[in-house]
Amino acid sequence: MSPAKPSHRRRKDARPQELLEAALALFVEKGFAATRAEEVAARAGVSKGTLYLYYPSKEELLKAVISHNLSARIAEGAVRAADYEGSAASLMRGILTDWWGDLYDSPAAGVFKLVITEVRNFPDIAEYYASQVINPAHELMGGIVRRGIALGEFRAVDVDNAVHSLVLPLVMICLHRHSLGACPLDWHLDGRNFIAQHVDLVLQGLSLKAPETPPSLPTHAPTHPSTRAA
Amino acid sequence: MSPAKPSHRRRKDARPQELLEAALALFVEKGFAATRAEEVAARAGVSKGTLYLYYPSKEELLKAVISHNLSARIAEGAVRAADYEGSAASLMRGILTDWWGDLYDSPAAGVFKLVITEVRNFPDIAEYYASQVINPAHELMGGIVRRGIALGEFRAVDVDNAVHSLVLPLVMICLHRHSLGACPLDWHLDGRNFIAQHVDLVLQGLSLKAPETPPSLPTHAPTHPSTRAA
Amino acid sequence: MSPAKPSHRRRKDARPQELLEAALALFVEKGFAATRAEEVAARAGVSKGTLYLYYPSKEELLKAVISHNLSARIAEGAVRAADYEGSAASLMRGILTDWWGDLYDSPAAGVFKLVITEVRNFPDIAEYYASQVINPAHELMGGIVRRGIALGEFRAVDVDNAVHSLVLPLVMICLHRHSLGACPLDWHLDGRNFIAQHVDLVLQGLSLKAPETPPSLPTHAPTHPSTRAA
Amino acid sequence: MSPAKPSHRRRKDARPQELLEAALALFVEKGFAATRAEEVAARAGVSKGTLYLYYPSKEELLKAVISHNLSARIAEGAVRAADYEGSAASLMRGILTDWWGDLYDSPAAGVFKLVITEVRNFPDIAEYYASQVINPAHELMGGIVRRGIALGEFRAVDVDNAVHSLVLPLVMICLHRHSLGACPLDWHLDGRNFIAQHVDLVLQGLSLKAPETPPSLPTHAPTHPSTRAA
DNA sequence: CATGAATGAGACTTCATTCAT
DNA sequence: AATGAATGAAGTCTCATTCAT
Repeated sequence: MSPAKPSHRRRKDARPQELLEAALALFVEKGFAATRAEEVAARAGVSKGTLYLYYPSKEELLKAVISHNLSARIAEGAVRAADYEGSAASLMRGILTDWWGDLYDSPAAGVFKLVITEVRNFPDIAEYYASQVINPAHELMGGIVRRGIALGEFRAVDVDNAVHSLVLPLVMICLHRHSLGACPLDWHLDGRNFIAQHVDLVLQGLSLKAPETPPSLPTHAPTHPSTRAA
Repeated sequence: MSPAKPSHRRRKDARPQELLEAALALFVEKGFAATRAEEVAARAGVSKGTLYLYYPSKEELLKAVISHNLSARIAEGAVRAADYEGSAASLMRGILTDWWGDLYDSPAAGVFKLVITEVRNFPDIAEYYASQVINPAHELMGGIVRRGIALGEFRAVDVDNAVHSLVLPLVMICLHRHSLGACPLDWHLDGRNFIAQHVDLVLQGLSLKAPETPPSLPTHAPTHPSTRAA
Repeated sequence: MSPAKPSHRRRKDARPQELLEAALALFVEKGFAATRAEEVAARAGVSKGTLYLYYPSKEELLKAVISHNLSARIAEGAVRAADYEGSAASLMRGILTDWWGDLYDSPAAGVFKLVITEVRNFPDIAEYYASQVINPAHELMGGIVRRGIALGEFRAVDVDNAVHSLVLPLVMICLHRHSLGACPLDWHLDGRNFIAQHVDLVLQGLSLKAPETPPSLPTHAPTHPSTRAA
Repeated sequence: MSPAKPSHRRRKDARPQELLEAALALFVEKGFAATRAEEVAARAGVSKGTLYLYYPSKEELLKAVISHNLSARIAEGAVRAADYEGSAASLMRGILTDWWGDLYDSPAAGVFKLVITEVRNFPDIAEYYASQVINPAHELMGGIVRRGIALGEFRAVDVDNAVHSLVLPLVMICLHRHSLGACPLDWHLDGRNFIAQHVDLVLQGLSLKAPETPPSLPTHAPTHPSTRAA
C-alpha cells in the first residue's frame, strides 16, 4: 500500500537496468578498462558482489550496455520513416532533427564513444554493432535519399557517401559531448542548433535548385569565437 | 671511441621517436589503460626499463604522443592557406582533399581516437588540444569560409557550423579507420573517395549558384551495399 | 494443521541426514575448501539458507560429516569380535572381508580421504578421530592378533606392526576408490578381491606353518595388466 | 669471490626450485585450495608477483610440483633392480627398505597426499600419475615377484595383488606422516621400523617355506599402546 | 645506457554468511 | 521453516614502476 520501501522483489527487477545505467555512464566517462567494477556497483547503489549476481563479468556487462541502448531506438526511426508521406527533404530533416536530437541529449549517445573505444578489444561488438545498428540505420537514410533522387528532388549523387555526409557529423557531436565537450573549456557546442543547420546545408547541397535569395541570416549570434567543436 | 658505429648512436637518438610511434599505435588500437608499458617497449624493440629512461611514466608518454603528432601538421596547413590566391571553394577543396587525405592515411589520424578516448581521464589534454589543435584549425577553416562569403562565393551561413559540417565527417572517418574500420567486417569505407564527394556536396550547399545540370554521375560504383561507415 | 502431510514432516526430519550425505559426497570428491556451501545445499535439494538452519557453518558441517559416519560402524565390529569363538585367523578373515568389504562399498569409505585431507586444517578432528576410530579399531585388531599368538596360531610378531600390515592396505583402497579410482583410466582395482587375497597373504605370513603345497592358483585371471592401484 | 650475496642471476636460476619446495610443503600441509599463492611466495622468500614470473597460475604450479617430485626417483629404483643379482626376496627387501625408506623421510613423500587429494579436481594429474608413477613402479615390483615365483622362491600368488599388499601400506604411511602423523597426538608411527617388519611379514607370506622356529622376537619394545597409525 | 628480475598496490571475481521476506 | 538477494572479506592474478647488475 505504501508507495515507499521498494520490496525485495521490486529491487531485484530493477537492478539490471540500474546497473546498466551506471555502467553506461562510467564506461563512457572513463573508458571500460579504467572503470572498476566496484565503481559501477557503487553508482548503482549496490555492493560489488551484487553486480556479479546480474552479470557474470565486467565484459558481459559491457556487451549488455551496448546492446541494451540500441535495441529500442533503432526500430522507432524506421517506423517513422515508413509512415511518412511528405518530401524526402522534410522527412530527412524531421528524422535527423527530432530523432537524432533526442538521442544526442540522452545517455545512449555515449554508446558511440563506447563502441569506437572498445570495438577493437572486443571483436564480438563489431559484428553486433554493424548488423544491428549501422546497417539498419544506413538503410533507412539511404532509402530516403534514393527516394529523393527518384522523385527528382535530389541530385543523383552517390547515396552512401551522401548518407555519410549527413550522419557522420551527428555521430561526431555525440562523441564530442562525452569527450572534449564534457571538459571545462571556455566554449561549447550547441548540438541541436548545429544539427538543424547542418541538415539544411547538406540538403541544400543535394538539392537541384539554387538557394533562395537572399539567404536567411543565421539563427544565432554569428561567428562568435566560442562556438567550435572537436 | 671511434666516431663511427653510427647504428648504435643513431638508435639512441631515434629511441624517443620509435617509442612514440609504438605507443601511438598501441594506445590507438587498445586504449591507454589496456596497453601495457611493456608492450610499448617491445614494439619499439627495447626493454621495459628503457622506456622509463625516456619517459618518466606511462601517462607522460601519452601526453608526448598526443602533442608530438600534432605540432608539425597544423602549421603546414596554415602556410598553404596563407599563400593561396584562388577561390575559397578551391582552396577549401584543396586543403581538405590533400592535407586531410594525407592525415587520414597517416598514423597521426589515430590521435583523434586517442584524444576522444582519454581526455576525460587526463584533463591536461583537453586544454592543450583545444588551444593547439582545434582553435588553430578552426580559425583556418573559418577564415576561408568567411573569405568565400565576403567575396560573394558562399551564402552567408553560420561560419562555425559550416566549418563543423565540413570537418566533423573527416574527423569521423579518421576515428572509424582506427575502430570499426579496423575490424574484419564485410564492408569498408573508401576514405579519400568520401572526402572528395563530401567536400563537393557541402561546398555545393554553401554555393549561391544552382548545381550544373545534368548533375554528374557519381565517380565510383553507385550505391554498392558494402560502403557505409560510422 | 492435520497431523498428516507426512511428506513434509518427514522431509524436515530427514534434512540433517540428507545434508550430511550431500556434504560427504562433495567434500570427498572435491575437498572441503573447494566445495561451496551452495553446492551442498543444492545436492540435498534445499536452498543455501536452509543449510545454515541446520549447521552453523561449513566447518561444523564438516565435523558433523566425519563423526556421523563413524559412530555406528565401529561398535558393530567390536560386538562381532567379542562373540566369536573360532580361530584368530578365521575371525580376522571374517572381519576384514565382511566388515571392511561393506565399508569399502559404502559412502562412508570416503571419510578416510576426508580425514587425511583435512586433519591438519582442523586439529579438532585429529583427536576425535584418533580416540573414536583408530584406537578402538586398532585395539580390536590387536586383540585378535594377540589371541592368535597366545594360542600358538601366529608367530610372536610385533602386534602393532602386524595390525598395520593387515589394515593399512584396506584403508588405502578406500582412499583409492575416491581419488584415482574415480578417474577415467583404463584400469581399475577390484577391492573385494584384493581384500581376500591380502588377508590370506598376511595371515600366511603370520602363520607358524608352511603353506599348503601345491599352492592354490590365484582366484582370478593371473597378472592381468589392468589391475593395479595407488 | 665472496661466497655470499647470490648474484641476480644465481637467484633467478634457483627460484623455480625454491618455489616448488615451498609449494610442496604448503600444498601438502593445507591442501591446494586452502593455500594462498602469497603464502607460497612468502615461504620461498619472494613476493606474490615473483611467483607468477615463474608459474603462470596456481594450478600450473601444482602440476609442476607433482611432476618435479617424481621424475628422478622413479628411474633410480629401476636401475637398482636391473643390476641386482641376489634372490627376489632380498632385492625386494632392499628396495622397499632403502628406496622407500628414503622417500618416506623426504618431502617428496607428500606428493602422495597431494595426488590423492587433488586428482579429482585436476584430471590431467590422473593420467600423468598413472603412466609416470604407478605403472613403472608397479611393473618394477611385479617383475621381482614374478622372478621369485619363477625361481621357486615364492608361491604362485596373484602378482598384482601381492604387489599391492607390499606397497600400499608404504604409500599409506607416507600419507599418514603428512596428515594425522603431523598432528600433536600422544603416539606416533616409526615408519622405517614398520617398513622392515611389514616387508618381512609379507615376504614370509609369499615364501614356500615355513618360518624359522622359534620365531625371532620383535625388534623393538613389544606392543606398546603408543604405536599405531591411520 | 640498457636490461629484466622483483615488487606490491590494486583489479576482478568468488563465496561463506546474513537477513528481509 | 525456507528462500535467495545482498554483502564484503579474501583470493587470484596483473602490471606500472624500481633498481641491481
